Amino acid sequence: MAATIYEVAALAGVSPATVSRVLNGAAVSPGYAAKVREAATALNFRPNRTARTLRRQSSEIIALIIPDIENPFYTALARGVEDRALAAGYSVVLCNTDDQHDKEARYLDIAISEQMAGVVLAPASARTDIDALLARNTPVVTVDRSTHGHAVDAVLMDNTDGGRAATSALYDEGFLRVACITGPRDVETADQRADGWREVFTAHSPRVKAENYLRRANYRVDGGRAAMADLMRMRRPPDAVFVANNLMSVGALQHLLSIDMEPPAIGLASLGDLPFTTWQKKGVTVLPWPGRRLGLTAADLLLSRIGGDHGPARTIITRGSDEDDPTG
Amino acid sequence: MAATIYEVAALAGVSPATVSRVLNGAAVSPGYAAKVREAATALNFRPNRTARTLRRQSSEIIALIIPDIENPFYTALARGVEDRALAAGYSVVLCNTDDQHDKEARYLDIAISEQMAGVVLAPASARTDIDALLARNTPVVTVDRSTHGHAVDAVLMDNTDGGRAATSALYDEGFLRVACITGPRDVETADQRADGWREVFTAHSPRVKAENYLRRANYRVDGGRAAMADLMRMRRPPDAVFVANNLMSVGALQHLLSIDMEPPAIGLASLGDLPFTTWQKKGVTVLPWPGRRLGLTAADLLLSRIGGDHGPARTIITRGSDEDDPTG
DNA sequence: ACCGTTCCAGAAATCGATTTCAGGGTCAAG
DNA sequence: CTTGACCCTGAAATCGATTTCTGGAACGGT
Repeated sequence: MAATIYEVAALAGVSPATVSRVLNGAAVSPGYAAKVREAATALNFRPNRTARTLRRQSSEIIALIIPDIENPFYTALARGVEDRALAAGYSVVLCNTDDQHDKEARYLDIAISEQMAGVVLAPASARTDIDALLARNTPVVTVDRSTHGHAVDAVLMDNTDGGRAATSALYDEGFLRVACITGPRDVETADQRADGWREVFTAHSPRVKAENYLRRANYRVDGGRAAMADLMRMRRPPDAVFVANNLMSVGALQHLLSIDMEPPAIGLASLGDLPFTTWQKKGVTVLPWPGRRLGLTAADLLLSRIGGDHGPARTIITRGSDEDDPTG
Repeated sequence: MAATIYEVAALAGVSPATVSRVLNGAAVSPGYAAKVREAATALNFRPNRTARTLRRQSSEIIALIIPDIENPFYTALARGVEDRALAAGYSVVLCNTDDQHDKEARYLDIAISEQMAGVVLAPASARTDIDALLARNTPVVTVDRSTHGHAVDAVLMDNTDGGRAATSALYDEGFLRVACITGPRDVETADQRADGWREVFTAHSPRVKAENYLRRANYRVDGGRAAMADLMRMRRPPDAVFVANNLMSVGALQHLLSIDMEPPAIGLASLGDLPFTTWQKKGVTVLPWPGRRLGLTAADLLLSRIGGDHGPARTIITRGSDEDDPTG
């Protein structure tokens, strides 16, 4: 059914080796080359990538492993990776882990045993184990989050500073007690963003125990909604809240609208754009959180590793927004 | 670096064939089996999938090819496919085509030459060519959209009826002139949804040329925004609009808010939920458009084909919402 | 005219797992 | 005791492309 290189060779009257050489640009006399190309076209020949990968010990596919495909931050990141990778001749396949270690392990295993050219990984948690990947010299770049104790390239945002800046912005607007909704325990970005918040909170309310005004949720809409509701039930509720990611901000805002307390009645600062928003009014502070840019940078780094860059592991802290393209 | 089956065999003191049998559940005496398992663990052996795929002529990966990874409808669909596929022991990789035929062709080519177990495809357009896939007997299920002239399984929504229902709902609310914003030319869902609208529109305004109140945009937020703006600039603007997908509805709503004409000042009916919405007021009619359900159904169908079901091609028109799970 | 390169093509090895095939052993029935 | 059936096991073929190795032809220099 599928034409093989042997059939092409037979039709062109040459050996399979010659066919391979023609298709890979090695030196072959023009007469044979033409014959081979003609035969390949006639048979609609497409080289079997499995065989090629087995022999070459490396495919031309990059795996992108992300925790939540339904979060527009990660899909923007995916687009960034994709744009760079396709331009460099690689294809990208996306794998969704749902923040579950077993699904993540499964996809990491696939990346290894399919001998993929490289992996861009947003780890489910710091416990993610990439030793197997490193042991086989597969280039890896972690993005958005890092893994614990691995000497591996990382492209990150300054989370602590993000938390600080967002919280400060609210105090600057005149709010007096800024709560925080952050992500799950043992997700490093969640802790760091909360750290930034805690620092500013404590400076403004030294007598109040910060943890009372800290909520942890699952980085998704429902989590933000529930956490916001929980905060508003406090005996002394906050008058503003720093929400540590885009989706939870949506949830928080949904809850505030439902109890008729829309910003700026209560202050709200979000790390990352509200996706697909129809919220036009003032009162929500948005700090850009450039997923696409992270993806572009990570892909550039990964491609340079695939290209043979064996320098020591680098950590890049990205700043700026999606609008400015990093030089690549 | 990577342990092979030969090394495991050597360590266990058996032949590679026996190692393979142990790992694949064929009959092997318990003593050897234990030795092999021990050796495999000691060497941290992971079978090379490339080699396995080459020999078996089929991998255990399902490709899901979608036109816009940033559209929550498709990510919900992806989750549906994923849930079913993972449960059945297959892994899913996601490929994003951006509605571009060249990117789509590239991924289709990969699906073939990586010998993937099956493909769930939301075609960029009816011109998408899947002959190569069919020629190699790779199971294919198209979803959301179909391809022209291929006898292939399809899981679709009733687009025409959706357009009809959404438009009727607006007239029932008392609006008098319902415009339509649909997707690009030569995308079948766009045409069908517009057909449904046209039917109802013409019944209500037999003297008006329907095409005057029809706009085509790119199925994304900016497209919806621009199309809405265009409609409002008409000498005689509509008093309501049927918007044919979720993202364009967001854009349309954004424009209406910006000119201070928020629903229900103007009627708006959307095919599909407004994603991540913070819009709480009435005045927007939403017809459920269950992406996840489509994905579940498509995966079920694909898995049955992979399992050897060679019956004639089926077309399934999905109804209902994401809440009810299809029996699978 | 002879020798040493250079160039190009084919034969064969290779990647690593699976699977067919063939043979050796065991066991039961005759 | 022999024969047949059955079960394991290992040797070897296989999947399809790439790449090394080998050798023949052509060509240039002396």
